[in-house]
Amino acid sequence: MAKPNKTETGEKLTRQREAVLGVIREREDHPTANDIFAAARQRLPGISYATVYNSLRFLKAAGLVHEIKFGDSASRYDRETDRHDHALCSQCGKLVDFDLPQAAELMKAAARRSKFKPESVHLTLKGVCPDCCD
Amino acid sequence: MAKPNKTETGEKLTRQREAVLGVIREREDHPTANDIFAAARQRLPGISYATVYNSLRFLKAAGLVHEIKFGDSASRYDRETDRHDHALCSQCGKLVDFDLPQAAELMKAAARRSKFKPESVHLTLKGVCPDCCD
DNA sequence: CGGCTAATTTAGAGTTAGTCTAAATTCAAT
DNA sequence: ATTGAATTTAGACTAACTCTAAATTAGCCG
Repeated sequence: MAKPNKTETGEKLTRQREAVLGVIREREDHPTANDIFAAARQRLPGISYATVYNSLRFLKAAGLVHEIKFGDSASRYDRETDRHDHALCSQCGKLVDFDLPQAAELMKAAARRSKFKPESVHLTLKGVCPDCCD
Repeated sequence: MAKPNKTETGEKLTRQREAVLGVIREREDHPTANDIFAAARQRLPGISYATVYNSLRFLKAAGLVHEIKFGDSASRYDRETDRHDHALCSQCGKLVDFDLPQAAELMKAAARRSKFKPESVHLTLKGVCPDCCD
């Protein structure tokens, strides 16, 4: 049996979970669960749809991947797990990561206005990406 | 026949659309399409599910209601159509509107970082609402 | 090692939220 | 009244997940 790999924090990384994580880490873009399923099947032909979802949930809980949800269509997954913001192109749908350095103050300002005890802020810019602009 | 009501910009407001709009305008909270369907049925017993969705789409396009989507679960609808932000309670799920006056600069900052031509920014604070805090 | 228990995976059924279709109805304008 | 466009309806359909129950696999104990 292959040695049981572990995450840095000690969780079990099965072959299936490794395959899913591998797919996400190799991609520059933000694949959907379906994209990941297709790619994971190349590496591990028997892997099932449900397992991809289970693995995504597990990896997310372990902090190894990040899930991005917009109301429309499917969740995207991101190998970048540090806090960051997103820009979504209204023409081609491209999704780009960026970081807003003022995020911490922003969260405080939002907390003040809303009277909530803040946990996180999520900011999305909608607009037209450089490629679609010309 | 009842006189055909119109929106300020001249679109037709059928009985069904009026019922849906009425439901949203009367509520302080942010109902889902399903909630709206149930409430609209009280006013207009024959109204169908599909019509509620059609009406919501129409009213949204006419700028009379605002749709809020989080990845999880169903879209919420909001009678407040001016730009604003949301705070979502991580304990009870309550959704609160608030406005961040620095939104315009924020959009510019996000546009600079991402190189997108900006159209709108959407900000969501996740945290614990005052009711859940005590 | 051999057995035990818990965790994981699988296939496929089920669920949720919303869209689509085609027929019927309503409408506004001739 | 007639006509053509817009709207509504019921119900079938779809996408994206989630759940279930059975099978497999894995870590642990003696």
